[in-house]
Amino acid sequence: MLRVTDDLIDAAEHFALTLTQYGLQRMTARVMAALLFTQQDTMTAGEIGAQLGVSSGAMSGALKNLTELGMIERVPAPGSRREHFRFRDGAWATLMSKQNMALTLMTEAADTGIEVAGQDTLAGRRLADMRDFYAYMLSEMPALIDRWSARRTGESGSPAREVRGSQM
Amino acid sequence: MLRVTDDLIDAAEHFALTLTQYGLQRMTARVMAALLFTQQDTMTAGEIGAQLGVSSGAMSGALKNLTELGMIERVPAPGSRREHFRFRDGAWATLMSKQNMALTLMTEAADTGIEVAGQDTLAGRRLADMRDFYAYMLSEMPALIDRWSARRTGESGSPAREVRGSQM
DNA sequence: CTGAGTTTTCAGAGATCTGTGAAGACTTAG
DNA sequence: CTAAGTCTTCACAGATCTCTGAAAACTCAG
Repeated sequence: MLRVTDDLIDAAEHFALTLTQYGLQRMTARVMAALLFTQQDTMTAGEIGAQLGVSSGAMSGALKNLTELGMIERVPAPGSRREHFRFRDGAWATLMSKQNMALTLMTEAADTGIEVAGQDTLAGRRLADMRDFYAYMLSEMPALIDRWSARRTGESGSPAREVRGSQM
Repeated sequence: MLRVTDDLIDAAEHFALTLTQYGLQRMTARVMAALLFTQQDTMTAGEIGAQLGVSSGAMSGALKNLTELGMIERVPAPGSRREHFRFRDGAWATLMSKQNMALTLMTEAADTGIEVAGQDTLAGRRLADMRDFYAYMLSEMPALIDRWSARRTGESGSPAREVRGSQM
């Protein structure tokens, strides 16, 4: 029954493929999936590269991306020159927060349009609709995510790993 | 001061460029922006194509996309063989709802992973975190959007255009 | 029913994106 | 301080995506 590992890798690759269709780059998605589905706490760039069968150059870029996105973190490796990476606690909430920046951009784009078009024109009203919607989402989303974070750290469920600060 | 139109087109193109960075295809984004920023109620495929300087083939694909997405709609053109398109009322809420399908996919992917990995393993716990987060978002988002729709149709603000049914 | 006007489809050219592999930079054990 | 191990950068090749242009299909006005 050691095939469990292979099945997991398959599931990870399948998941990565799905993510790809939602805008994430292929390599970034695959690396993220690998770190999400692994049974180890951390993985080195070499391990991931070997598992995915890709070059070190590709790894470097993907790991940088994911780190900047706040999805993974570098873990100091004692007595080893290799860098260890692991999925960050609270990564999903962080990701969702990042995506909220899109809401800001949409709101700003609408405002710009209204200025140019004039408030009381066809385009102006259409853009005002857009602005109102995104302003609403922008005002509600952070609270929604905060409620999640609060509930999560609040419940004394399975403290599998201590919750590290700096959620955002 | 007829340059207003040109400025609007510039603003539209700039907005389209932004959308592109968030996963939308270039042509689709440009067409959507054109219909969003126009001072007319509707535009024909020909008008959009001329404004953007692209072929009819490209238009066809983009318009099909946007229609399926629920962002725009075909408007029956009386006494003309040309199809007229316009931005749909409530398009933004519809778009956001569509994006929620991604939440479902994430939840399902996590469930699959947990099954394969086993609940009480490192990967299993990591995936359970993911599943819980997306299940939470999935349970809250529809209500959030509904609240918006209710508020919007409820307020007797500027009934610029009658609200057409079939929001989703 | 006919045919002009319009939309859709599709093969191929061109543009864009992505990963490789090797060179150089960096880091730290010894 | 040195050198072996590891990471990062980058030019280029291959893969992929996107738009064009023309041909086919469709749709109505007459």
